[in-house]
Amino acid sequence: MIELTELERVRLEKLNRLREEGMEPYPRQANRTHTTQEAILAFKSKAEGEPVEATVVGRLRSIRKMGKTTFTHIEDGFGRLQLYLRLDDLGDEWMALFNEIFDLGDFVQAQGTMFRTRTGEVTLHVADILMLAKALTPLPASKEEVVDEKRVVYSAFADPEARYRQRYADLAVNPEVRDIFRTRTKIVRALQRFLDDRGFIEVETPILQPIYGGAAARPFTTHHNQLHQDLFLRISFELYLKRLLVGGFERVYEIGRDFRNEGVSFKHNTEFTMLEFYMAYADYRDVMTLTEQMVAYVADQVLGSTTIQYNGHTIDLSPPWKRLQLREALVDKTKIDIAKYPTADSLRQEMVAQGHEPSEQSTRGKLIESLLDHYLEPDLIQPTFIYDYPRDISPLAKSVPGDPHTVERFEVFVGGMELCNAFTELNDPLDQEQRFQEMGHDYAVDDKERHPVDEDYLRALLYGMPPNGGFGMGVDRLIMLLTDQASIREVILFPHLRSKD
RNA sequence: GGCCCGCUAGCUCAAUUGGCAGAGCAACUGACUCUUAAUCAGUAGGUUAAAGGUUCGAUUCCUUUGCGGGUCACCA
Repeated sequence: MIELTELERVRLEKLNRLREEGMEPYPRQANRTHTTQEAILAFKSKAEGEPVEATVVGRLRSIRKMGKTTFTHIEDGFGRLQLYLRLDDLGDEWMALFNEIFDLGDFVQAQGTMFRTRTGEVTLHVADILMLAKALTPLPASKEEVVDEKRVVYSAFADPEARYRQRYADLAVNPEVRDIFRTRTKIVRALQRFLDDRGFIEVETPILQPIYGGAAARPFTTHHNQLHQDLFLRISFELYLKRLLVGGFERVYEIGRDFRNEGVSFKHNTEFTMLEFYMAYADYRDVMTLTEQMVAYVADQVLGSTTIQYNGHTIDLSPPWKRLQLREALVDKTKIDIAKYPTADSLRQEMVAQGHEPSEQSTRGKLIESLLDHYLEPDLIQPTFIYDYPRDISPLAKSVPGDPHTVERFEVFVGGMELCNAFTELNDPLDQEQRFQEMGHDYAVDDKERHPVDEDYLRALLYGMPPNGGFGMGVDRLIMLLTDQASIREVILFPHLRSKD
């Protein structure tokens, strides 16, 4: 049995008293005629004086006892409604029962007539009220008032750890948190609508994969008992979605969960939502155009504007977005022209000469990526395409014609954060096999240190894959941007936390 | 994983140089028949995250551990 606090024991006694009075604290049915909003609208749409009867349900969020009358607010999934209880209407016994047994947080059902109070608030004059579900644990206390139509909250439930661990309580007392997740759903729907309208079909590919790939990350490992097979939780959908292009689908996308066994931060959660799409007969420039249209469309559909506020910045998402070649952007910012340094050693020497401290083991591509991360990313507030990336960190992207070190790849940065990653997909099976080898992949699957080659993916390419542009986006990060949240944990309902014990 | 910061009543927060652990809300008792952060009077509520150390005395100083936040690193 859960150990109860003193406050909870008080409520448990009330629950027992309710049963003694012959009332079930957890009845199996409610009988609602109006939501809170419907009741208010029904009253407002009738001529003043014409009676509107309603039975509403919801959770008690405020109680103001005044002796022989009591005012409370209930909250349902649509809004709030004030209830007015009077001794004259309910009688001594019921009035006492309500005052003594009903607490903040309880779910109730109230039946009565709508009216307007002297202060103008549309209110239910209660004839009958009953318990729908007794709350034994009090909700985290907070008080609020409405000043100039705005909700002002006092002593809000704010401790991030408690809020994430008990998200149910967070949602119950912080309506703006509920709003974030309503917006989240709208954003995902808008992404789907945008792609659906352009002939993409949404598909579902395996989460449990015998070989993981498509991204640079360590996977979670699991095991299928009957098949005696190790499996990995996917780190990307890429290799499966591109198999579908081999199969004849021209435009596919998937929105789903990826799992990466890496560090967590304000923009990384161990499991996160990814959107990937693949578009036959398109290249990365076509994908850039589609990307800026898609993000602007979603912002407009969800927020009614393509201008957003994020982290104190005003960000304009309307197309076209700035397009900067990675090499030029780096020359501009660091005075280092990566084209002049085709090897890791020469580039590292130049970085040292310019006062940087590159790590010793890095490949050329990783050195360039570190320059990007440190000198470009933090300042890229307005949406920007950075394009043409080092080949050695982009094993699935097609080379830029005439430039063996560079591939047709772009990333999008907004608000100082990477949002998207896309490229002209490599569809040459022999080149692809060579890239896998260069990346340190190996045909020996039992070597834990090396990523095994996905031979089946190569087999698919041998059948022929149409030229295509592919795209990946961190959906949680898009939601951060559109809801102005500084942490990914604020846009994921149940972010991963370490266990308490 | 490194470094920095935090953890005090159900919630939000105080506590002087190391000197009796406090407030508001919530709870409980009472008053109050149009209130809305209702108001007024009173009561109760604590292993100060945990363990250890220094000290006459530790919420405060030190060590270790746990959890969280930030930051850096890692992230073919």
